[in-house]
Amino acid sequence: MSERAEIPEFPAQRGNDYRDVWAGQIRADRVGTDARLAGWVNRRRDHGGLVFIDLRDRTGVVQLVFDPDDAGTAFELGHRLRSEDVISVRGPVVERSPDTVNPEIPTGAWEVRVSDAELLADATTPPFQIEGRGGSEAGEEARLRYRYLDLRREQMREAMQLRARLVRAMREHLDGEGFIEVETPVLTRSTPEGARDFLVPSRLHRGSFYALPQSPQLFKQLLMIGGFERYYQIARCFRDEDLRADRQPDFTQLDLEMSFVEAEDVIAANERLIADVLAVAGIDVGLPIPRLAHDDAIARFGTDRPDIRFGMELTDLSGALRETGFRVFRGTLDDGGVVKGLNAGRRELPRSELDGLIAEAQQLGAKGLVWAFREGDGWRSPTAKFLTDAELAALNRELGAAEGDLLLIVADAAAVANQVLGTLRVRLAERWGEIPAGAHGFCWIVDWPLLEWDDDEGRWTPLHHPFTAFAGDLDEEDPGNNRARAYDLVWNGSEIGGGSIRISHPGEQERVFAMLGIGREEAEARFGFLLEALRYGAPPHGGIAYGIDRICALAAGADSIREVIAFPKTASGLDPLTGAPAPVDGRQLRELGVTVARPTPP
RNA sequence: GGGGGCGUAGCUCAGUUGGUUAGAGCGCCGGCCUGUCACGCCGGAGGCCGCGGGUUCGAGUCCCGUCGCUCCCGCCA
Repeated sequence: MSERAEIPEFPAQRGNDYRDVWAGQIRADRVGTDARLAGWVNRRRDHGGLVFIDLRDRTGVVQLVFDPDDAGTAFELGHRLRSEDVISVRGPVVERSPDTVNPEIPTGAWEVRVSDAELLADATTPPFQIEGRGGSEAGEEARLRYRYLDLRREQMREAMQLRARLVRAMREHLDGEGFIEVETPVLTRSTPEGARDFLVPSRLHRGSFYALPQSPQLFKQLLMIGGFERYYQIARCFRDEDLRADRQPDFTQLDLEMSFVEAEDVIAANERLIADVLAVAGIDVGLPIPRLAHDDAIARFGTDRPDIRFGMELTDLSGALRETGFRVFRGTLDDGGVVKGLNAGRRELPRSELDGLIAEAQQLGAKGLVWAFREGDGWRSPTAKFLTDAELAALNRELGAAEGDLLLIVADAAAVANQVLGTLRVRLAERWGEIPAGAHGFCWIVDWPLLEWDDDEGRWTPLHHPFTAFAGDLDEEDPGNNRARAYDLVWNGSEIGGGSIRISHPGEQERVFAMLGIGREEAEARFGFLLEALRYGAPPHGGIAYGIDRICALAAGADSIREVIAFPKTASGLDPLTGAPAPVDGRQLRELGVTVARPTPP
């Protein structure tokens, strides 16, 4: 990675006997000087009469030579050193003879001939190897149990340094555009709506609870009412929901908000921001970032976070099948469902893999999956016999099928058909290596519906949050007809940010609450402070919140945000290092006035 | 809550149809070695095959349960 070549400019230490130069700083200009270095034993190569030690510190690795002629009594220490021992050494930096240069590492043309060495701490053998490139890696559990050792690995060091650089770039960019960094409370009020809250019992007010913020949403709106005009925060957020590769119960947002802006202003400001920030990771965000209307994204890619690095778009086949007699399609269409298809390109797949695709589709909620290969004007498919020649020809035409192309078709409720084909589209592209290496696909998703019908709850719920401003006049007769002034930023199929213009008039906010089934009284009880604040003159405002963990993971090319979080939790929400969460003793609970129903021991 | 994958030496893994004493690489320990850099050579230690139960003459292997890690669905305004 790029860090390997980065020579630290800052001094290693001042007035200190442990070290006066970083390992990664050793270059030609140091030759002839006496260097003091400190760090960990990365690897030792003991030749009996001569010992080589690779010394590792945060900046890299440099070779130490323990030669009895130079090292004197320290030579014995060189023999005894083991992996991960902590040492401080002193000695002249010398140029290596040409035949002993190691071109693999930045410091490979030089070495330090040790004259003095001190063992600062000896290390027990680590449970997994820390040095070494490539090869096999320890399992997740071992890495997290000994995260402090895992963090010593080059990959983690570079990931965390990249993260620090990205966050610094965020601050620098926003500072330069007049944003004020403000911290909002971590102990705040529960406003259930959306994710589950983490609750913190109050000792001073028994029976009452703080909640950890799911986002600083309400506070940043209050900051706009407070006249700050442009605010940002690197904000820790908490959501008590199940984990995923890209979801942790505590995670970090770049949260920002602006006053006297329209959606266009926020989008423009954020395009500058994201381009500036990702430039430090060597990623070129082509501006302007293309925009996709929400409904088009769903129709073409089956998802509101499309990966636009490759084609394989979805096609609605309902029209071509309007008159079909095929029972499966007929029934779906009569029930108000859709038939959608995907041309996966020319592929020869054995029956077993096609069965695997069907199983995948069913796992995702589809009743089934039709597969077919175009053959002449018709299909090679078990389903072909149920369709007329005219229908087969029409489907081939709609799907742009060439001879031998694999066609996948789902007939189901629109939401199911889109999700299944949208997911298969990505999985197949990944499996077949159809995603161009090094490509980056950014897009804004705009023109969101304001509300969606939640069947389980039996009411309308916001797609973003209930403070999102609507476009035009509010349609209270047909809630699903309203559009939100919202925008999400999607990168390679991941949602990395989402925001909107907010409601800035109390009356409008109350009308939206009413549509959500939140009565005047309830609204007053839960969000009264916001409604009240809005009456004191709120500027038109809007903003966005980014998932910093996701941005860093994508920038680092990592599969999981755990790779860019120093101390993450496992998929079950545990921290194998500290053992959190853990029971607390009875005295603590009594002080808090909390009783806990413990599982009865067997 | 549901589905898939995995669990064998410190680490990463192999282990055939259920069949003798469970293997490899790396690491670790000891010895030799003055130019290596994934040093080399010689020798050695190291196993509750996640845990519990069952089937069987016999289980790392088959069955049931359970725990852990992981990916996905639900959930995540």
